[in-house]
Amino acid sequence: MDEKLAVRRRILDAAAEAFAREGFAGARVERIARAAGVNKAGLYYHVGNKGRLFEEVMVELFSEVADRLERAVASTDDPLHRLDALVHALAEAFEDGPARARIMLIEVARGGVNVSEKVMHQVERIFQCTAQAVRSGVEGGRLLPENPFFVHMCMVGSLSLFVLSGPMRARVASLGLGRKNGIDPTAPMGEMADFLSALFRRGLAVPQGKPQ
Amino acid sequence: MDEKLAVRRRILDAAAEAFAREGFAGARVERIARAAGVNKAGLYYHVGNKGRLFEEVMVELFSEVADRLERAVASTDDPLHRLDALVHALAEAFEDGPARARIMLIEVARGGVNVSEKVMHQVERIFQCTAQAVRSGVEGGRLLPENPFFVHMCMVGSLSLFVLSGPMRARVASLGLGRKNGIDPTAPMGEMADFLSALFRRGLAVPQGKPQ
Amino acid sequence: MDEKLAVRRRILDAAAEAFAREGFAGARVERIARAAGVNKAGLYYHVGNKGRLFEEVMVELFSEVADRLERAVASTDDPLHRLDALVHALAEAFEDGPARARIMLIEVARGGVNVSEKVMHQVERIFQCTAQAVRSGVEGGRLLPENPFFVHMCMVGSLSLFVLSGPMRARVASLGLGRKNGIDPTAPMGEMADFLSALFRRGLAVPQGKPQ
Amino acid sequence: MDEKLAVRRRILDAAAEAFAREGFAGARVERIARAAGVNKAGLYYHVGNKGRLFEEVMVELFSEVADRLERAVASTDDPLHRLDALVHALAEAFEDGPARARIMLIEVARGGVNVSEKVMHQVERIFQCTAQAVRSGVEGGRLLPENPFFVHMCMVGSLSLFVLSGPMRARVASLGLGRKNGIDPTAPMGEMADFLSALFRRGLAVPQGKPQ
DNA sequence: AATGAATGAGGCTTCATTCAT
DNA sequence: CATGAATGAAGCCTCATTCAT
Repeated sequence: MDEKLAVRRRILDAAAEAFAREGFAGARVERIARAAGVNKAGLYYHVGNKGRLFEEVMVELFSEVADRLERAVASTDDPLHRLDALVHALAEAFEDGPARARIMLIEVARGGVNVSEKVMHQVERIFQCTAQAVRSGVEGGRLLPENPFFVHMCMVGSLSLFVLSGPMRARVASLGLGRKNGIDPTAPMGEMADFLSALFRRGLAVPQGKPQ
Repeated sequence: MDEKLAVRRRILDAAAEAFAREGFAGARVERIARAAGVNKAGLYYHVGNKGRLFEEVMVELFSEVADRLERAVASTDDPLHRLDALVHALAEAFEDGPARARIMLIEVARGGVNVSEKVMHQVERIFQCTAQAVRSGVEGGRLLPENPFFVHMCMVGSLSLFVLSGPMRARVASLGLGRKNGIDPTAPMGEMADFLSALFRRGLAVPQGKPQ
Repeated sequence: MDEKLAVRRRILDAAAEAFAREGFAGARVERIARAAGVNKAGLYYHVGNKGRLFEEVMVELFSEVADRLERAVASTDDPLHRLDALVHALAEAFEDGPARARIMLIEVARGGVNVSEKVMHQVERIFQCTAQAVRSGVEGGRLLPENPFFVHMCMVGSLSLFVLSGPMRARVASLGLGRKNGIDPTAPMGEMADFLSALFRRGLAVPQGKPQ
Repeated sequence: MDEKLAVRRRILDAAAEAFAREGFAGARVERIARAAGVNKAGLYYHVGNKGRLFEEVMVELFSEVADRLERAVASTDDPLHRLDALVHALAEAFEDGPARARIMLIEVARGGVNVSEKVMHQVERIFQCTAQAVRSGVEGGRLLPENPFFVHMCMVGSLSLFVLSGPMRARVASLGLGRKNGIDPTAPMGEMADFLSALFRRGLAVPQGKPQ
């Protein structure tokens, strides 16, 4: 029965990969099954139909990200450190599984039409992390009173797009466009996170007037 | 022959809408045709196959965005004004046609596998706008020496995600989650752009030491 | 109105070519029209629908062949000369328009399902040529009493297959198989006709006992 | 698993029938499937696409004929007997499966454009049978030195056309044309083979000078 | 628990044909 | 006369899903 779980694991991983690469409609059940080392019918036995498979993947991905972000928020009390921790936690989450960013964005782009309430709650957990960091900072007079939702969009959007653009950047490089134009196709995720963190620090923090 | 162009126009618009909502694989040629008021065969007569249709849509969307951004860059010499103009131009482009952001992101998420070189050149034009604004600012000592690519990711990612999240925010609202959690599902695009512009101003500008 | 006939001519020629190469079902009205330098709708105006086009081509092809064979039969009274004349007349007909042999065979192969009575009468005229040559020879004691139908099958079948096999022989040659195996892909039609004529002379003629 | 082969068998048979009657382009996958007692999708499951189906049919047909002819050649050493055996073997092959002659001719008529190398090798095997019979006869002084290729064309062309013309002859009969004109629509294949065999014997053999 | 086989539904594309201009 | 445009019908193929073994 341990084996049973392992099979499920492999199926879900293969599905995440496929959905990320091809979207829901483009992904093929057969290919997912083969990639997981099972028969097509086996996939149905272990997980259910395509919709259910997608749902499971979504819940798992979003809740994993939510877990990581909640841990980041809990790691410190300082608002600026919190933002920094959030940014780097999200960056790591995406780096550990680029499929996460892809699927999340693809599904958001579709308007969340097929997203279950279960998934919506994970989405909310994620947002709450940013919201809490910002609110506590504002209340404590450390952060400018910006809309936490905008901060969230900025953080998630920037990092997601960075991950997503990986293959395209590689293509830019192979076309020889990058060098000429200053695009560095090999820029590591960590630097992007550092940039974003610095941007938040300089752009959201209340300027420290030196006590006269 | 004016009518001919109009038909093409309607087809391309319907296609953009469909691809944005469902992705390439999920979009249905039949539905696109009907939405454009043509027969399925008529669509093939006017545009060609699904791939070509997608390609046309992509080129158009990306080049329209590139045009707007280039105009924004050309509108001023001041680096900070330029960034502000860029952010708002992009926001307007997305507001005028939300499908733009969706399709762009979906395709980037797929790794740009199906993107032609023609489209890649538009992508590059878009990036060059940000790059030029940042570089000129850095060279003139007005902006901190940050990687223009990161700035670009931040700008495009933030605004794209904001647009994309529209329907999902509406859903959050209808589930009654928004109120409780501080998400404002009705936040207008303009405010998001203002936030981003301010973030860049505070976070990228070289602090002005008062001349002694 | 002379031009009108010329257009019809070009259409019928293009159609013959197309039907020969691709069969009735495989031929494309559009391609035929373009090859004839007309619009698709123009083809309909000049000839009618695909079935009618095919019919016209068939009647023309078969009646041309019938004309040639009847002239050959009329050219001499000697049975053996007649067979020789028939064989060479048919060979020339096929050489002048290889499409003839192809279409004839393809249609015969289809069982003549779509062949009109008009065409059937041409088929009969053709057969009558061989039949008359054989019958007169048999009656005059110059030919062995073989079934004229078999002679006809032999003549038409041999020459048709020879013409048809042209492209395939070329392919055999390009695969380097011919040389090795004694197939001469460049054998001219005339030699095939000579062979057949000789075969008939030796195989059908009543042996001439030398007058004592 | 025996059933699996049986299904394949039925599909290939139905396909041979259809391709023979309507050519490659004219044959309908749906009809083939139904004739074989399978679903359209089932056909794809068992064989693959239309092209592959055609290829399989071709290889099978040609190789079966090649097998029969090789057996005929091996059955005797006498050149004239060999030719006789070849003619009758081919006649039987065509009689057992009239589709064979039809498909072979239709494909040859198309110029063998779609014929794979695999099929070409079967074609060559077939030709080699005639070639060997003729060559051995010529070398042994029993046959006149005629081009084996011409003999081959004559044998295959005659018998093929005879088979093909079956339905058309039936039509001639039903139109009442046959009686009047001496066409015997009911002539059996065997007689045609006998005729051809006799023609070869009289027309190709070296005349036996009486031993002095 | 696993799998080969089967299939209804539907997707993309092409084609012959017509019609208005 | 000529032609660009339109379209219903049909063809090929794929896919998610189920079932018997």
